Amino acid sequence: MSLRYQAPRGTQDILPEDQPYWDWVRETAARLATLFGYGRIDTPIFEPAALFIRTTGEATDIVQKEMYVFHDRGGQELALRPEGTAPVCRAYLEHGMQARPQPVRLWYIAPIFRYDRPQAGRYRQHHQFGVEAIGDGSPLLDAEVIELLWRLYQELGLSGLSLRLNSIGDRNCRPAYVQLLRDYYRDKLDSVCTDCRQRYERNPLRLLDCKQEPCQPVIAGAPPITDHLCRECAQHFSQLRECLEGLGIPYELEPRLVRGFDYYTRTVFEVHPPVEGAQSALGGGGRYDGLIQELGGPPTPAVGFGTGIERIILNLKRQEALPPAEGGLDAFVAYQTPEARLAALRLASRLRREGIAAVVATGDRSLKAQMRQADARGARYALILGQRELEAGTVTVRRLADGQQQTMPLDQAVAQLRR
RNA sequence: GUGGACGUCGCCUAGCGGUCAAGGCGCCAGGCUGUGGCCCUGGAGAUCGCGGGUUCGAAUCCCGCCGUCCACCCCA
Repeated sequence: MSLRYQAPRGTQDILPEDQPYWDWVRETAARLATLFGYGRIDTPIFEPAALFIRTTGEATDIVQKEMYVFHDRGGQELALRPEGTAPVCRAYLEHGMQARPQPVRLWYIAPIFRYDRPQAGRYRQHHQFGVEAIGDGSPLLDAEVIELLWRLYQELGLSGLSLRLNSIGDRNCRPAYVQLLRDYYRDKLDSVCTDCRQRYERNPLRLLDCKQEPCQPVIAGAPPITDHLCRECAQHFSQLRECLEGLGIPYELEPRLVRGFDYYTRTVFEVHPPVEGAQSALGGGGRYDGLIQELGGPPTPAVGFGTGIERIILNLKRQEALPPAEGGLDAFVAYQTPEARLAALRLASRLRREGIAAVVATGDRSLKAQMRQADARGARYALILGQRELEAGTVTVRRLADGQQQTMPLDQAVAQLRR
């Protein structure tokens, strides 16, 4: 098929038949966020590019090759939002939310843009549900957001998920660890992949995350970061683990887990579905105690997560989890003669005013064709207006499921459908 | 950004150098001139992703582009 226009690469139309999944995920997310005491926030689709460059990190892939950056007519450098946390933090400061009771708990569902190479479950425009709890450094909050994320997947019926957890330290202890890691790698650079040689220079923590075969023995021998946390970070981590155990949330320690944003401190986590793929993470997040300060605010600890709606739906479909059945069509109004056309239109209109989902047949087709349509549209009832009904002021109400039908006055028909 | 597979009516698929590109689903109509789901019959619907090349001749071979998918990179 050759079309003059098609949706841009990596974007998609969400058709009516998929909307029940979207509604289901969005409604569940909104309900849980509210249940956990979070308030909704919406931020602009674009922000100053510098906001993301500054917070996500100059050297990260997101900034280096995935951001949609453009200049507006006034010459401002803007970027389509490549992640959800920085804009929420910007809004926190812009609206003086330090003055609210801390922590401030916020959630969002928003489109996210990254210039990636598309694959199943990976898009250039995707949507994330995320929460941010800002203004409190307690490990209880880390546990809270993880519980919220975990609950979301549970309520949707996803099974076999694994929660992976790590701590990557903070500004006190991480630099020393990075130095240790560098020292360890220095004389092994010949035996690791070319990517890792670059990571060694640019982003040493990512060395631990390499999947190349030759690098595995080197990674296995590397010092785990959790052995080199400072006292405060180690305590935070162990308290978080106690919380998760107390909440009955199963997790796996993943000492190699690091994330692609520079702003994370201490806690990082990801949730993966049972079938592994290259881009399988359903959601992830962590603590970012330095981010607000980086944006010019006071030192303010915070923690949050983001989870991809498209990936959730992909996994719901893989696990054959069906969204709750939707309302559907109550009535299909058919008419037999052109004289009844207006009466049919008015009947459909009246039904809708009564809250009954109704459509009217169009095109003066044969009754047979109209009945076929009623069936194909999945209507519960076909309402038939013919010459006889028109003259008598009645309508024939046919229940499509079993073919039972009865001719009755209009008022009675409306009352019956209203049920 | 790197490597690979694939792209035929709305959907799924056959055809893989030589008549008007075939079938199934779906759609429309008829068989049943006031009635659906099953069945039967017919119809509409395809510049064979786009552009170029090779050839007497290309959906079929070659190249480029676009798109989808897979593995990297990275991430949701």
